[in-house]
Amino acid sequence: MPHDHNACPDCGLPDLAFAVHDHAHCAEQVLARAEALAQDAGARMTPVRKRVLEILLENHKALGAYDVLQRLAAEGFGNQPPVAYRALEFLVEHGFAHRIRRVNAFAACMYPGEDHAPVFLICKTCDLVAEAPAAPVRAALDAAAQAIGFSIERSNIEALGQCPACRGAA
Amino acid sequence: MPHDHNACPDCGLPDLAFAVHDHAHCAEQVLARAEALAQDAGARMTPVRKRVLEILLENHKALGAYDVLQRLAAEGFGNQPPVAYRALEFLVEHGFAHRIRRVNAFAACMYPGEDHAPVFLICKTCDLVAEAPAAPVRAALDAAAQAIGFSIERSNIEALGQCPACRGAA
DNA sequence: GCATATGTGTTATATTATAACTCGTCAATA
DNA sequence: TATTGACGAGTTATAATATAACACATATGC
Ligand SMILES: [Zn+2]
Ligand SMILES: [Zn+2]
Ligand SMILES: [Zn+2]
Ligand SMILES: [Zn+2]
Repeated sequence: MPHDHNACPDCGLPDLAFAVHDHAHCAEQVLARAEALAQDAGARMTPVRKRVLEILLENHKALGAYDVLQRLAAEGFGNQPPVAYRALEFLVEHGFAHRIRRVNAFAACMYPGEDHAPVFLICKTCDLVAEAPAAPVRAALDAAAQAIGFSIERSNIEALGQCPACRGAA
Repeated sequence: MPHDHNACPDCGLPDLAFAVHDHAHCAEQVLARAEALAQDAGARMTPVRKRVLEILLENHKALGAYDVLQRLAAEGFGNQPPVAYRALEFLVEHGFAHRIRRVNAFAACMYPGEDHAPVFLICKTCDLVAEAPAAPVRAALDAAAQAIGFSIERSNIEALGQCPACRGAA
């Protein structure tokens, strides 16, 4: 296997957003794992929180807080910004979602519980966001920081460009 | 020399924001280089634009657009957001400043004209932002993207943490 | 059950960013 | 010389993103 993530052992599907895959399965697995992790951590995966994660998991795009809010409101949850922001904050804090600063948006984490520091590849054409294995990038970044005595606490590594499919179409 | 940037040949000072250095000299050199590059490119370094760059160059911190605007307004320039945003946009487009998305702010580029894709190290304690050499990080990122057929157009690599000085103090 | 912590919903407001129109300057043209 | 067109700067207005602070309910731990 050419990756270091937990691809689904059942189906062996590729684990990257850009690849064609059975996304329903993909989403279901991630949601289940997140719920289990929340339980283990004593964190409460309440209805709003779970629903927000489900919404993010609908596809591999990043959603703005207000997009999420609109969905929540339509489903009878609160319709004010804090409702969405708080749920998103919870998901990010617990590693169930990532914040993609380049586009002021949030995406479900596809590898919850794996303590990864991912790179995000954002297709500017189809808006898909892939969370790519980043160990070598992180290592290089850590080395650069260490060389000047800087200690990194959090980092974000994001790239904008075109995914294989969209590049092929152009 | 342990770096791949144009340190000043006159003074041989370290080229990183966190190091103690003659910053007046540092800023003056960068400003001069930027003005020369603008001229070469047929771009007009107008009074507002130059002033914004000078303001960013006052220290190695990143400034928000509204911080810049406040300074401009106090000096008799326009006092509406587009005045600041347009000057900042010009500087970023021409490689004279960088946008640091993690903190919604802008910092002068310390290596204008060098076609670098830097890493930003942001000290959460003193707010200083260092623009570190990033060739290895970029290489790792390019490799990760290439592995899945993604073509990168722009990327941002930012890390939040503590600089050597602030870490020493804690 | 009771006390407490936590989560949700609300109002209000802060912060960041852009659209669209106007005017002045300057330089190339007719 | 008058005209035009490009550009930059200033303005008004508004959009988009994000948080503070309070009221109330519900879950949790005792
Ligand atoms: Zn999927
Ligand atoms: Zn695409
Ligand atoms: Zn300096
Ligand atoms: Zn510091």
